[in-house]
Amino acid sequence: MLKLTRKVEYSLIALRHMQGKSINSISSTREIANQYNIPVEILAKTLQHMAKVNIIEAINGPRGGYRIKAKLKNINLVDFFEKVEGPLGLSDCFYDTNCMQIDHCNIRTPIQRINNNMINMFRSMSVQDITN
Amino acid sequence: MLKLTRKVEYSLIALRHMQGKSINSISSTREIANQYNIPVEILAKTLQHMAKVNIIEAINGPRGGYRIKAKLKNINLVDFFEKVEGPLGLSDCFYDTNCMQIDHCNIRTPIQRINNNMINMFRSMSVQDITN
DNA sequence: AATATACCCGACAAATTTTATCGGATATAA
DNA sequence: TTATATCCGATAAAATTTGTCGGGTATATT
Repeated sequence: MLKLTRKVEYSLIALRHMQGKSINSISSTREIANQYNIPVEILAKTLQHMAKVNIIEAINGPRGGYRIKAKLKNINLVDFFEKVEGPLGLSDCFYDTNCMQIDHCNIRTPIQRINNNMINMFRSMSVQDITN
Repeated sequence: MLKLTRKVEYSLIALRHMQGKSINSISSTREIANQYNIPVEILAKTLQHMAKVNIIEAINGPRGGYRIKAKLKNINLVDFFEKVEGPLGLSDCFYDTNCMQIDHCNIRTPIQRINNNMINMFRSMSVQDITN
């Protein structure tokens, strides 16, 4: 419960890895996967996805790979989580409507309060706070 | 990602239901399940568990059921989540040791910082903040 | 131009976690 | 005695997460 997914973790590991290198330096999937013991294929997917949402940039061909494209300082953790994993919330009912309890639920409002606290907390941190 | 489990939600729904009734009044599993559209057997398990960890108290026999036993004001959300669901953390590696990355991981410390923020946030709220 | 390397991507499969079901037990009010 | 309620382990189904496979495209290098 309340855990990050590996996809998010792998993304952060990769970003931190890239940020540790000189600007414009390129990191390949294989390089990162080997160094951090991550299954290559999974990491590949993860990086492709990050490229698609413009957090990183892909360079094709031999000696290709990825490098950071976005300003990590300007991406807060809510934006990041949602770009990588989709909508965020303690319960589905905050972004999805087909909950059996929806009409009788007696905790929706209080949980939403907590949810807001959590969201605010994550919004107050940037990706850079992690990758630095 | 970052969602509560139904077990926790059902527990909170039940507690709020009980708290809305006069003190010492008893609620049966069936009553709660019907009112909130929760599968009876699941809710049964959930309530049994809450009874085992002394949050509520079971009364056997016909006209039996449960009533609140603990001071909900004194149970913060971290304690509650851990009593109901087990150990809490953004990553398993904060309470479990067999992570493939453990030796190479470059984000463990920063994630732990966020984890602490989250824990502190939940610790600052009591169950009563939800059930009231 | 050929080749080798690296990204791209959909479909699928395995593993894990969460959610739900079943069967039979014990306790007790009426 | 009976009916109603909790108790509880075992198991099954569903959903989600994690990982695999196969064939594609782009490009630096030779």
